[in-house]
Amino acid sequence: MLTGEASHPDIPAGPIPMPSAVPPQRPSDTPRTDTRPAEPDAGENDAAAEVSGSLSAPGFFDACENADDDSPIPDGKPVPDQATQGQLFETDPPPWELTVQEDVAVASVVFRDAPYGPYDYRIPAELRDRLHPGMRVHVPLGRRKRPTVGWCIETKLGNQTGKTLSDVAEVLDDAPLCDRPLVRLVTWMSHYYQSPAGQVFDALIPSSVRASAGTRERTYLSPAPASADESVVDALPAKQQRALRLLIAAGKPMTASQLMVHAECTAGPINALRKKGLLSEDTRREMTTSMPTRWQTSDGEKTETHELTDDQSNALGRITAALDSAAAKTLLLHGVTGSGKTEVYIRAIEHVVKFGRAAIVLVPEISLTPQTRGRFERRFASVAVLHSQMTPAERHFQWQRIRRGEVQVVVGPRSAVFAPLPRLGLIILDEEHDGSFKQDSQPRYHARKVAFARAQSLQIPLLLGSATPSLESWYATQSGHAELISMPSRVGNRPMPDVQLVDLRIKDERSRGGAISRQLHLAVNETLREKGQVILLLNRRGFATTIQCPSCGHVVACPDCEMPLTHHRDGGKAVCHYCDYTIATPPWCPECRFDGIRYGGLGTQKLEVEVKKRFPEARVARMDSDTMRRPGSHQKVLSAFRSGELDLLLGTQMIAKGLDFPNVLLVGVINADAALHFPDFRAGERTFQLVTQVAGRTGRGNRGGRVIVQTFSPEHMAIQAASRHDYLQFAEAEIANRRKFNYPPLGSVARIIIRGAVEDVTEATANSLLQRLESSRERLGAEVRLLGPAPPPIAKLRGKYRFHLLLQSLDPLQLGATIRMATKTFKIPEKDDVQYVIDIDPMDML
DNA sequence: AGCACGCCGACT
DNA sequence: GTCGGCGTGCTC
Repeated sequence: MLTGEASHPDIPAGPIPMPSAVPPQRPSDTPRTDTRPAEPDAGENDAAAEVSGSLSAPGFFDACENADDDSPIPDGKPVPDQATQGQLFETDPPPWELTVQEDVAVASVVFRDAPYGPYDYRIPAELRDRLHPGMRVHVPLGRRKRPTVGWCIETKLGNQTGKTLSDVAEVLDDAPLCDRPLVRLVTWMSHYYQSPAGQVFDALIPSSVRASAGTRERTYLSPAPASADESVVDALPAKQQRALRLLIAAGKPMTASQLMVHAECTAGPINALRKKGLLSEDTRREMTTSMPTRWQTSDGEKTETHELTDDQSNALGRITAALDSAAAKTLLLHGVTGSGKTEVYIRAIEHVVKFGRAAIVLVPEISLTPQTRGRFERRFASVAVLHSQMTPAERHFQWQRIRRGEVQVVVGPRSAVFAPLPRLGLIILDEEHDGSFKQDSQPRYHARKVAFARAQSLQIPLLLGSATPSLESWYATQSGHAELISMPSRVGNRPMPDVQLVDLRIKDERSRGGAISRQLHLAVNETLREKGQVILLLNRRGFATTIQCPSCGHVVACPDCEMPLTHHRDGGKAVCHYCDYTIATPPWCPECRFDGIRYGGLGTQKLEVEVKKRFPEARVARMDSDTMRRPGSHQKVLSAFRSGELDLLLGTQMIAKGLDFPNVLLVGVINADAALHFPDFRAGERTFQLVTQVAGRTGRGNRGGRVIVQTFSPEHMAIQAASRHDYLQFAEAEIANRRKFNYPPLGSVARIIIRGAVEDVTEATANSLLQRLESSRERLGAEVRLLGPAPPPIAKLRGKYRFHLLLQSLDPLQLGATIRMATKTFKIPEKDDVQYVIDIDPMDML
């Protein structure tokens, strides 16, 4: 049994149990000989759901079912093969009613903008061989027959619409930009995330690829047949004759400019030859620049082969077993910080590469450092690292390499999950709990869930790795949908660092006025004396959080977002952290004109000042999104810290991730509660992850390490568990918490954000959407809880009022179906100027 | 009757 | 999104 939407295992991503996996599909290009897994026919798939209405999209998955190979539509009469045969059953008219239309070649096309399709178009005979799913086409659309770019998602035989179809006007690509499994992934994402398929394509295919960045049309000249006639050539003027003879002698096509150089002539003679029909022209699209050879092998140089620890070889054994079984297994590698997960990934990929397959490694955006790159580039001959600072041409070039199958390993952020590797054998998500795997613009996908769907559809393993797994992944191991692999000890059997909690509620600890407690102060001094390095984490940027008048209590806030402005010391600016509204910090209170306005709260800038005053001899650097604006500055600070030019690094959570510096003997968390008191059911999880991750930055060398965590709630479960490095205790307690309200991973959540310029119009729209959701729920008999509309924590953003609706259900299918039905015909009058966004499996509720 | 406006639904 | 059809209601 497979992929019944309803019966499918729950797995990772988002809070929601994996709903409908993409039906298993044999990668068309792999040498695997197994029979294709039973086709998930829609009937069986959705049977259960259909009883109570269309809980899932009937026929959604069969959209791409028929043609398994990439062969173009056969000419002549349709062969009644399994595919067409299957479709003749029941739903289709009996054979004797079929018209001649049956053998018309048809393309299903989707669009980026409304109407989204899919619509069917006739494929003219001359395009039949050229058009395949995954290509773009020009088709006429609307009453005006406006030429519109669309994506072909399917080619098939037979016009099922009963209407006369328009013709595909033009095929825009020479080769598909997506192979079939990827096209299926697009349709699945479109369905699951409720985003138009055309927009999902745009997320999949980099714009640089769509625009052919870094390529240029080049016209090549070669001798035309007419030039074989010697007498004609002899009769030519000298320059033309020389040019033509040169070209004939060269035996290969040349561009006009090349020929000009060789023949030492100007464009004149060549154009004359052209006009006389003695040259034939051939236009090709080519890369303009040959890319630097940076990515290429480090020439098989030293491959550091570490001896594996017992944990590591055990883990590797289980991963290779999964790889060999050629099944779509999900594995969760739970390894404490410093347990050597990366080495396990590399060995697993080596295993994959041995069989001529390739792997994708997804990493959080922040960890795409030269170190990460280097590690993979040193061990594999052909690695493509996708990072955000690539130029469009570079990106396009790498994409083409990947698609041609020239790459063994793709390392990149969440969008790398779409890397078009033709022989994908393994997908790895490192730091799988990381929030950057969720895209916060449309389509709002989670790379973990997409990776799961892709792995399922290709029948390959998915490896998730983390020291602090998301509860989604953890729960999947508990419910049998994923296999848990533990690596409980650090490489070299180094102990986990000692974590000490400092209760900030006790006055003595607070060391009046400052952010650094007495204990932390002493520890820093001691560490510096021992020539160790210190990391201080403060999860908030800016100099002060609020600008408050001590006389009247007025807080300077953003006129657009109503959020308190943050004072930034450099330039005396006050900035809104939500919409970037910036003013000069007012010298007196704008409300009561009191002349002694105060900067309350605490930010990294203020902490920096305090640190420099307390430890004047220490060399200090601050790392946050303010100081790290320029590309490369991040790297610069880190390498200075690594080489020992710095003693103390302070910053926001960007210093909590993945850094491995053996000389860090002390980590201080200035305020562990910052993330704890957030209106979000994941607040505890985030706090646990943050504290655990930052604690893992120490104790990586021989000299041990210690962690001091300052908090106002030392008894909180998340902080307690983090202080004991006890993931299990945390996970079990947190699962129990979430079970009370069926929060993810036990149930599913979706969120609809409604925003508009006029508050009551926006709220009214939200309410009418709520009504639609209620009636859809009723019609479907769906068990879905509806909450709101309510103003979210950020109630006003960029000058627009916001409301949100929350939907909760144990069954992600019912949730999706309810939203789908409610929004299908929900139109907001343009004059209202209200928009809404659907966020399936939201990661935050801001 | 003649037309401006706005709403609705189709668009393959 | 963009268009046409069509109903409403106002004006000549």
